[in-house]
Amino acid sequence: MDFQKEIKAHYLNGHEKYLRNISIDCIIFGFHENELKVLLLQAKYAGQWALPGGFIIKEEHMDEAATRILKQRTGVDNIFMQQFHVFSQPDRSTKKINKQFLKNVGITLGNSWMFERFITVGYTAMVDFTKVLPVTDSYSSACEWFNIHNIPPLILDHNFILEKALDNLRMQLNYHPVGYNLLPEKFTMPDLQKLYETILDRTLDRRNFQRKIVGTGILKRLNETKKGVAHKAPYLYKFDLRKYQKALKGGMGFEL
Amino acid sequence: MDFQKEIKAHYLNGHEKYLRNISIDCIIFGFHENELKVLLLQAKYAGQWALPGGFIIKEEHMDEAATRILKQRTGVDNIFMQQFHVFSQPDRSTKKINKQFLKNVGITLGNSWMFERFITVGYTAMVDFTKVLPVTDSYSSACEWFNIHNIPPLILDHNFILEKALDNLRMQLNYHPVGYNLLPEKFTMPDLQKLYETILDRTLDRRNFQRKIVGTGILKRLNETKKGVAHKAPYLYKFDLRKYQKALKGGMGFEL
DNA sequence: TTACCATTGCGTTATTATGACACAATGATA
DNA sequence: TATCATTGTGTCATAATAACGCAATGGTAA
Repeated sequence: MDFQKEIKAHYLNGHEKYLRNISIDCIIFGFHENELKVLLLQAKYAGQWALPGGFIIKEEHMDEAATRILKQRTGVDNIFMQQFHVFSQPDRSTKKINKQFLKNVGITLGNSWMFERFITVGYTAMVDFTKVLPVTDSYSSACEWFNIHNIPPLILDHNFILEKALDNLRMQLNYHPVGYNLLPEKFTMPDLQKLYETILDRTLDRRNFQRKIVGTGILKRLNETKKGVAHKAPYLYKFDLRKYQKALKGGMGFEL
Repeated sequence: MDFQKEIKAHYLNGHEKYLRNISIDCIIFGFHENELKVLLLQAKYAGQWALPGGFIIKEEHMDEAATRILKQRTGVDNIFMQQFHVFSQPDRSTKKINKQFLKNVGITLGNSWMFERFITVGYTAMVDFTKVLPVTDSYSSACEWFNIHNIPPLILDHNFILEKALDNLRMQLNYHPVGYNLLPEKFTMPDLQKLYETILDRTLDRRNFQRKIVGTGILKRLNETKKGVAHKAPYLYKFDLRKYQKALKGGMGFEL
């Protein structure tokens, strides 16, 4: 069977292609129906869910590796990813998991670079939920969005990594704009506020929120209103990409 | 010669002890005579200066590795170190440098794990300049403090890493207290202000600075004044360690 | 057709944080 | 004993923030 061959080759010779002892795990955030979501994979023959992860090719920048891994494993393309933390518990051994996996697949191996200890670099990204059609690669049997408040037990320390990624996201919220990759092109002020409230996990004053966000100048209000709502129709907004990018780099000193 | 033997063993068998393709570089900040300083090493047989660096033992947490490396290479002990960024340019090849080094030492080697590509994790720490007596290990011929504004050309991308560490330090300054490890136990308000001014590279209003710092509650004023000054003697302060630690974790929303 | 009502847009006010500056007190030095 | 650089404390105008008011909108239900 082709799959078996592929796996065996990866375990036997992968170290000729990839750097050793170091891996990447991706935390992909999405926003849909007022819920913050994360993209998870279910590894074949394992049952447990995991963050999309992979390895760094020997000639590749780590950032490139992160985007490549994301593309390969979930089909999500053209995403700006950012490293946020390195996880290096010595007991985060993949050996047990890999042995079990191989057993389930029906492969016996004495030794492999995959049995060694891995240090992993956490990367985060935000994507437009509506534009993502999760696909699975040959290593996964499922790829799904999970509500941040309803995460299943993950392999290794992936639950911990996810928590850290959330902390990081909340920290960044005060100094960098959020939303360009999480919301559709046109959105309303309540949409944007819901996004912030969901990430911060608390309510914000509607009027003060608007004043501050508008004050940063990252928004452009359109001469359109949302249609088909059973009350006063809110304006639609777009991000002013120039100012948005500027705020991403320079920060915007901004207290919610 | 013993040194040659040691080096050869490291190049031939180091990969049995250490993780591959991954290293650590330490940026050690100190403060003395109103200057922000960094600890640098001069590698033997190389001439060029470098950040103190090393590798991760297979059973070791990366944070432990960082403190161990610092202790081994500079004699500085008991320091809280923090990762701040991973550097992964594919062209940061140590091969050339290592080949040259071995040549100078008088060793010829065909292959070594040390010739491979390394991704490096940057760690920062702050130490009490007065309590540090830099020592050199067998790999270094010198260990010295350099003024941040007068850094020599360093090996590889170490100048770049140092710049990033400085950026990181300045960023953190607004949300985390600084000084506990950089100043002696007792210090004056002007001392602390000078530290902040040096890091931020700009002047601050004396009175506003005092108001804000005192406002955070991380200081305890002693019933002592500084002796032997040719003008009004300033009070001495200590850090309130409990509140200091709390501010380290929780942040303190604070604008200079 | 019309009253209803959840929601929006735009505003006010009180409170707090910040930046810029004034002035008297200190204590070694001349 | 006068000098003077420096410190401790305080004031004031301005900006930022939190809390809240009210009329306008536009589909829904009577």
